[in-house]
Amino acid sequence: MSKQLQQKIPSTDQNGNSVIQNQPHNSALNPAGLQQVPQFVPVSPGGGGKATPLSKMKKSSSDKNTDEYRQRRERNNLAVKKSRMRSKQKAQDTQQRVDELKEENERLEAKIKLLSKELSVLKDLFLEHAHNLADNVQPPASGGGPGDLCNNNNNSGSNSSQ
Amino acid sequence: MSKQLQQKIPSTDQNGNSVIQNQPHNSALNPAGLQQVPQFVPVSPGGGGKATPLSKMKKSSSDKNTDEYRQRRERNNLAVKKSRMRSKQKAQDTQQRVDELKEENERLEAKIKLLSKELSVLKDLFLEHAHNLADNVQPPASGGGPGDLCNNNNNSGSNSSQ
DNA sequence: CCTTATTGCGCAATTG
DNA sequence: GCAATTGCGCAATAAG
Repeated sequence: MSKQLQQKIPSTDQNGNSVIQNQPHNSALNPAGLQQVPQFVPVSPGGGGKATPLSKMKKSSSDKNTDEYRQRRERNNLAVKKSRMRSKQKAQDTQQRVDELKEENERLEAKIKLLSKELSVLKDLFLEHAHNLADNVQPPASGGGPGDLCNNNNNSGSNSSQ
Repeated sequence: MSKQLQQKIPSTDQNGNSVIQNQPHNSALNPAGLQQVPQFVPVSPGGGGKATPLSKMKKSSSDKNTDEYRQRRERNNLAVKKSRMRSKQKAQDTQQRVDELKEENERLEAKIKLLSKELSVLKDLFLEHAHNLADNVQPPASGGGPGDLCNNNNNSGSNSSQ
């Protein structure tokens, strides 16, 4: 997202040069009657050209207080406001997402715990059954797989560790 | 943290009143030779001496271009920068957290899948074994709990769904 | 009461 | 050329 070589520029000067803002556009301004600067604008030196004189100089030097200028400013201010609103909203959404994910995480962990427990119970039953068989009957060389089953605890034993 | 009742205030006016900034402190300013305002300060309001009229008027109304003022501004600017930096960092961290949580979520889900599969396998084996027993020997009214076991599938059957 | 931290806002430069 | 971003400073307020 953009670079930020603004600092690099030595002309770090965009201070309160605006000086004024007047203009009929705005509404409630200067509640305390602040001192306004008497627009010191070199009234159209060139010839009153307004927007982009094809080959003339810059549009007179009326960079300020021009209707054009004010309009652009206002538009930009609006855009800025919009952008900031979005940015803020995005941050908020992200935070919310974190919360949601945390919640889901807890749910998942709970489920894992449950499954692990179930597995453990089942295995115990297996063992118990095997013992019962050994006590009551003689193992007829069962080519089953109980031995494999007992080793089937991949990670159910080391629960909640990872 | 804080509220934001700034909008509520009708005096939505903190426009470019700064007008100037001069002061020897700063370096490159006014590249285009802007008009400076001759501090037009309402010298000492009507009746009320406010800040330190007792001893002397000191800076009294010299709100601008005062050394004091500039210093405070600079300090605030610094604070603002710091605050914004922090804010940005926090947002970044939050985003990172989202990523981490997402990753962990995936891990957990994978684990759930695995456990579910294991459970399923074990249960199948159980069933198979039970069938074998039924086929080869007559059930001697074993006071076990196999019946309960077969119904033990709480949610392992609905695997990978949630 | 003073200092720092936050926040909204406008400006200007840059980016897309 | 215009809207969107971004860095920055200012002023009002909140927080300490």
